[in-house]
Amino acid sequence: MIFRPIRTRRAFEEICERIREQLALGVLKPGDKLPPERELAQQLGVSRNVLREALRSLEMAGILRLLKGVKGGAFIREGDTSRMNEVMRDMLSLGSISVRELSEARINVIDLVVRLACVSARQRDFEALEANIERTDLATHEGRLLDRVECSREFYKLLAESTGNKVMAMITNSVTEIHMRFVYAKVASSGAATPRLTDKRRQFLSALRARDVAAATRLMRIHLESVQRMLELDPGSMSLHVALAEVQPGARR
Amino acid sequence: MIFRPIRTRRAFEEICERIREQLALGVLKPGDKLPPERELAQQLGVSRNVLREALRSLEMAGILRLLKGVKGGAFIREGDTSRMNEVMRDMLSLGSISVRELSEARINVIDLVVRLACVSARQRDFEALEANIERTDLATHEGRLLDRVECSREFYKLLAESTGNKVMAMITNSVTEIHMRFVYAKVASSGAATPRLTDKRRQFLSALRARDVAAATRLMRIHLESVQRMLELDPGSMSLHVALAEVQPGARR
DNA sequence: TTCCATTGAATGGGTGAACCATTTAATAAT
DNA sequence: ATTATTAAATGGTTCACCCATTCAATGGAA
Repeated sequence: MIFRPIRTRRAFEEICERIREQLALGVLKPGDKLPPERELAQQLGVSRNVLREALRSLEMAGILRLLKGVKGGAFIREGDTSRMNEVMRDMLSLGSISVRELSEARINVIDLVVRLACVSARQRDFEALEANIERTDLATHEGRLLDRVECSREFYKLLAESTGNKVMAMITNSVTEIHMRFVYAKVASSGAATPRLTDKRRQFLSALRARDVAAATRLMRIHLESVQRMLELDPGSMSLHVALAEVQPGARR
Repeated sequence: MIFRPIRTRRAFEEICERIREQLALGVLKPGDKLPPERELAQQLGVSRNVLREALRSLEMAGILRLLKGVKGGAFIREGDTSRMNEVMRDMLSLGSISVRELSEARINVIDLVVRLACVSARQRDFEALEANIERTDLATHEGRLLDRVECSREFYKLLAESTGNKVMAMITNSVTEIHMRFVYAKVASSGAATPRLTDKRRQFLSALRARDVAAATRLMRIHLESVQRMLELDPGSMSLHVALAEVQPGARR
C-alpha cells in the first residue's frame, strides 16, 4: 500500500487553482478583469497578502497582467507562448536537461518542422523568410554580427510559424531560444560567423518553395550540424552559465 | 523610432531574477537552501511579504520547494519537467492554441519519437514497455477502463523516455498529457475503448525491437489517427472545458 | 540506562491596518 | 477651449503580530 504524501493545501494554491478552473471552464477569458484585490480578498475570505501571492504566481505564469492606477487591476492576458522558453531555461539551469539533449532535440524538431513546412507553408511565409534573409544579408555586409544572430533566431521562428501550427511553433521556439544564447555568446566572444549563411538560407528556401522535402531537410540538417560543430569547437563558450547569464538583446531588463 | 514600454521594476521581479541568476551561474544548485524568509528579506532590504511573493512565484515555477518547521525553509528543487505540461494546458485554456493544433503536433512529435526510439531504445526500455502492455492487458480484462487510459499515458511516457533524450520526453509528455484528458473524458462518459489495443501495442513493440522504423512509424500513425477519429466522432466530449476541468487520477488535489 | 512525553525554538503560513505610487477622470482655473 | 489641479481607485510595500508545523533538546518514568 502506497500513501502519496499529502501536501498541506495552502490558501494561495487554492486560489490559483480556482482561477485556472474558471479559465478552463471558459468563465474567464483573455481581456476579462478580476475584481480589485481588496474586494476579491474579501470574497475569497483571505487576507489581501495571500491573495496577492496567488495573483503574483499567476502573473509569473503569464496568465494575468496587473496594472496600476484607477482603471487598473488584474486582467487575463492573451496566452504567452514564450512561457515554454522559460521552462526550458529553468530545466537547463537546474540541470534536469543537458545542452547535448537540447541540441539533439532541436535538430530533430527542426527536421520535423521542415517536413511540415514543406507541406503547409504559404506564399506569405515564403515572403517573410525571404525578407528575413534580406535583413540577414544587410547585417552581414554591415558587420553587425549580433544582429545577424538575432536574424537567425527570427528565421527559425518564421520557419516554425510556416507550419501553421502554433504548438509546433512554441516547441520549436523553446528549443531554439536557448540554443541562440549559445550562438550569441560564441559570436560575441570570438567574432565567428557562419560563412555563406545567406547563400545556404536561399538554397534552403528554394527547396522549401519547391516543396522538396528531401532537399530541404538535407540542407537544413547539414547546416544545423555545421553550426553545432562550430559551437563544440570551443567548449569554453559553450559554458552553460555563460550562455544562460548572458544578457540578450530584447531581453526585458 | 520605437520605444518599448518600460515596465516598472517591481521588487519581487528583481528578487525572482536574482535567484534565477544565481541558478544560471551555478551558485545555487538543487538541494541548496535559501536563508529563512525573515533573514533573506532583511538582506534584500524588502518586507517579508514581498519576499514571499517572489518565493511563491518561484515555487509555482517549480524551482523552489518550501517546507515548514525548524529545519524547513526554501530549497532549490530538482527540475520538474512536468511544468511544460502546465504551460501547454494554460495556452489551451487561454485559447492561444487549439485542440486541433495540439493533436496534429502530437501525432507528428510521436512520429519523431518513434524514429528516435527505433535507434536509441535499449533492452530495459523494451522491458518497461512490455510490462506496461501487461498492465494494460490486465486492466482491459478486469474492465478497469480508466486505468487503461492511465496505462496509455504511461506507455507514451515510456516510449518518449526510450529516446534517451529528456527534452524530447518533456515535449512529448506535454502534448500527450492534455490529449489523455480528452481520452479520459471520452472513456469516462461513453465507456468506449480502443479495440485490440494491446495487440496493436505488441505489434508496435515488435517493430520497435526489430528497429524497423518504417513499420513502427506506420503502426503508430495508424493507431494515433484511429484514436483521433474516435475522439472526433463525438464533439461533445471533445469540449475543451470538459476535458480541462476533468479531475484526473493522480492529479494533485 | 532507556524510552517516551513534554517543551521550546525555528520556520513557513496567514492576518490586518496602514501608507506609498501611479493612473485616470472629474473639476477648477486661466 | 485649454490647461492645471485635485481626488479617487488601484496595485505596491511595509510593519507588527499571531498561528501551525516540525524537530531537537529536555526531562521524567520504567
